[in-house]
Amino acid sequence: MNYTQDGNDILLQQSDFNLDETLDCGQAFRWVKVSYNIYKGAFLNHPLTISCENGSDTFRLHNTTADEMENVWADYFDLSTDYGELKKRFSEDETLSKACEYAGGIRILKQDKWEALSSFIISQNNNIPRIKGIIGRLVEHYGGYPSCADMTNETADSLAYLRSGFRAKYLIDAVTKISSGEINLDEIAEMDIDNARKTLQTIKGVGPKVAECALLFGFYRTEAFPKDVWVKRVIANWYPNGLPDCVKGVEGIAQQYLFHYIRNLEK
DNA sequence: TTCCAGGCGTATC
DNA sequence: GATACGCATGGA
Repeated sequence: MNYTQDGNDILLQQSDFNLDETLDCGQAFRWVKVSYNIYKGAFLNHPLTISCENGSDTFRLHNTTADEMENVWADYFDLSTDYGELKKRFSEDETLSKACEYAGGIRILKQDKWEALSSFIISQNNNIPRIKGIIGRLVEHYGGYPSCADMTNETADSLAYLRSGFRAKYLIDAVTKISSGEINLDEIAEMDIDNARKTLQTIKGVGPKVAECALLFGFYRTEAFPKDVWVKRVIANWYPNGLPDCVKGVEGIAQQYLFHYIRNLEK
């Protein structure tokens, strides 16, 4: 990791990183593009404005300390993973090679467990602009993304302002099971992947797809492979006989390049 | 207007 | 285990 202090900001030198491709590729829903190459968002209670210096590999993390860079953002932006090396691995496969070439600046964000789980509960049978709308109303209501504990007194009715439809009752079930201790997200983080999947899916509204997304984006289980309608098209088009060996162990990362690629291919 | 969206619960076989 | 259908809402 290569960064310097510049006044109140941190200047980060980072390859394989593009703000649009990472912050607006459907893995996280509350980064707001405030203008060209400038995004505003947060991890837990750490707000951040991040900008890219005219399309270069230099990023400005506004009003950030070296301490926060080391302890929060290095992890969140997954800076210890060599995405250049991953893309080299993926380039063995023709389709993945194209996907990586199309958007080589994708990184997987290591998000908060609860935020990822609740966000992807909201995401089901929904489109990305509307998911952002619902989460935006939640964040505005709470003045930041609410913790599970913050939501213990909510009911499906009290969440009506979200206009999240049938998903509100699923959020309530997740809050209930987690706040009662029936489900412990920290314990899930320690489980083998199949037990983690099974445990998450005891929450109403959490099926195979939402569980995979929570595990990939909230627990950084890179072997998790979410199959939404877009990735199902990817599989039908290019991988009817299964995924190539070069993605083994990092299926989820490959999936994100493919997801972004096919969505933009069909526009 | 109709179709669809980072799916899942439920009923039925 | 597989398949069919309803579900809230609003973007395109």
